[in-house]
Amino acid sequence: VCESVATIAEVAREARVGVATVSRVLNGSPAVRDETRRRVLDAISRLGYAPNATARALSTGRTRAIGVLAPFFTRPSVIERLRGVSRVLTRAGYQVVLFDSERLGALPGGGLDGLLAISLCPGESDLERLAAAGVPVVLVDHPHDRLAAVFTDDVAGGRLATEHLLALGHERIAFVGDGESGAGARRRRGYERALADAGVAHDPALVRSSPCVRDAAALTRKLLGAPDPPTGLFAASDTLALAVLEAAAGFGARVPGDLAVIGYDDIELARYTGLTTIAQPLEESGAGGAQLLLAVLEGAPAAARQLTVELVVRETTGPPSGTRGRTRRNHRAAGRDRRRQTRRDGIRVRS
Amino acid sequence: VCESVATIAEVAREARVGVATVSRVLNGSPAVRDETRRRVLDAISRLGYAPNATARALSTGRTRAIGVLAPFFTRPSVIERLRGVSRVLTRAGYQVVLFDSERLGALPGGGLDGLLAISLCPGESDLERLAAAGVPVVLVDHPHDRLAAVFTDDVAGGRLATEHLLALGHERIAFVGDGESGAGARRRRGYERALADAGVAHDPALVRSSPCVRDAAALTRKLLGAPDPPTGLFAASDTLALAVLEAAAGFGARVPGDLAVIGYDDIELARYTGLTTIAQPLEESGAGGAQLLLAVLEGAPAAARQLTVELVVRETTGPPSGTRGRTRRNHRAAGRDRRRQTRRDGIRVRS
DNA sequence: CTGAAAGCGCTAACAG
DNA sequence: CTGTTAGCGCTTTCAG
Repeated sequence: VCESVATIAEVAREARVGVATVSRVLNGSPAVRDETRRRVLDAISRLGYAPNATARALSTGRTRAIGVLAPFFTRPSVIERLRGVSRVLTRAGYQVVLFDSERLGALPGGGLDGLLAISLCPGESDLERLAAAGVPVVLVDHPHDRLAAVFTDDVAGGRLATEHLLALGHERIAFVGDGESGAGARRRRGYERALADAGVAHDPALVRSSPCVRDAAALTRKLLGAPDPPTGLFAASDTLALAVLEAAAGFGARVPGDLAVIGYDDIELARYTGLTTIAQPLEESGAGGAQLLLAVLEGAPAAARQLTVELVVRETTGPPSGTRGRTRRNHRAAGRDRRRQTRRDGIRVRS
Repeated sequence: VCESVATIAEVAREARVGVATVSRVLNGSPAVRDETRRRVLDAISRLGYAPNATARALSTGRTRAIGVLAPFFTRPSVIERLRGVSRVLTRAGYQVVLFDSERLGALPGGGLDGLLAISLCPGESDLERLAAAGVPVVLVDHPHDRLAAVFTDDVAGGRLATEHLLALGHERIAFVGDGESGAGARRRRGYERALADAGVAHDPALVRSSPCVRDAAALTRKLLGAPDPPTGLFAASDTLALAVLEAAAGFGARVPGDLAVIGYDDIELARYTGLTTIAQPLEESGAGGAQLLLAVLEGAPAAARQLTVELVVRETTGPPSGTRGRTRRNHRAAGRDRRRQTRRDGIRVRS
């Protein structure tokens, strides 16, 4: 037990060897005689020595720290992705340094071996900033033509959500987006395509966008108060969907009778609130991104990896109350029984 | 736009000054002639230079990085605390380095200016590990006699929760703890004292503990299936309370009629699910902890700061269904109207 | 196998 | 005001 933190030189003196030998022992070099290694190890424990990470980083040029950029404060889905990231990175001996992607400006020069950007849709200036760090970058939750990425097919997901509503017999289907983040825009495209394929007229008045979750409530009221209100609604994220649900309740609309609501992401909250949604493997996406980054750090080529989405039917979707037996299939009932099943088209339905 | 990252020496050469002058400009020293400063700044932007954080850290002995230890994966309340931490630290120019407090062992020697431990109840060995880092430590969510801390009075909170149930007319009140984390144990003590003060018999069979949230469901079923089941239940955390709610629903018990449930923490989920709970300022606790740590880093004495808790009545508590007007006050009704009011005893009731 | 010495990029005296 | 220089603690040739 000593006061000031010991240095490698002190260990060397204590063990009566050179600092290089101590360094070799520290780094597991086989080129050290057993007896010498023992002497060094003894000295280390006697002095309570621990190598200084900063000095090592300066010397090797590698910090063993990964910067994780994320909009923590707005999206719960990000937290779940972060779990995967943290697990993989920590296990590999890397530190996780958090950055709020809102303030992307203040990325430190040096000090980071790589960057993991979660749910970031980088504009041209963002790309420059990322590049300025001079380290490998991997995107999680967003495809990119120049950057390595782990992502899902948001267009397919948007289509899946919309088709679920269509299958239940809905035709007036609204879309509430999140102010055109990359993912939200792609989900909207899937929505539009599903409508087109089903031959359902696309009413622009049913497509709304709310950058901030608060506005979603107002949008919902406006939607429900219109002359020809929607009977189904697809929200570009679970957070948005939950806001819609609250607004609908406040408006006196029953869910799913008056308004069927489907979200996107399958965050934990969705499970508790019984929200029907499009699930994507959140934690896995984070873990996958971390693994990809680690691989790139080892010299692997920057690849891209796509994960799959699936429909999760819970309690907020059902046929429109005006309908009688018009639905092709009662998804609601499927959602009610607690078993998990796979439909022949590969879409999982679970409660 | 240059390929390799420039160094201070290159900037110095480019600006035709010494490295010390560049360093002075970098650190905002006033002792630099304006014209010289301009030359340096020009060279810097011409070379796209950014100082190397690692080298600076090694030289100054301060890394401007704070380690944040937290059980991220088990408690949602931690995320909200983290928001406050991140806001304060980032604004002060510090990096946030995440550590899962489960694996407390792998704290790096050096590389961190300070440690912030969230919801950690450090045992003797943990204290040694924390001390081994050789930097100031601040605890968030846990009082400590040797360490600086930001915390609330969990005993008072537990008492508050129990008194709410007592006031509603409950006498068979169960407690579900979280396997005796520090906070949970203190909340239980508050529960016991409230019962004692009210002259209500304390039945040990009503006190259960579930380290893992999953078990809470089984505990709840056992509690409800007993010969003389509780009519009220106080869970040591919202997460636990939510699990209880699910189990109660599965059991066919109506809430709050058959079982009134109150949680603790007031996480976001609680708002969505209408859970009555004891609220504590989560984000503020994180921010407060960060500020305290920053102050200690500046040489301030290690102080302690206590935040207050308050009762938030929502929809999961009410009088036992057997009762008719026996309650001293109808908290349920108070919770129903959306205004926020302060009772004369300082307990806020809001919906 | 082992030790001496040269950096890694920056800051901070210390002289001018 | 400005330049020179000596470290910060560790890794890594390069000689023994």
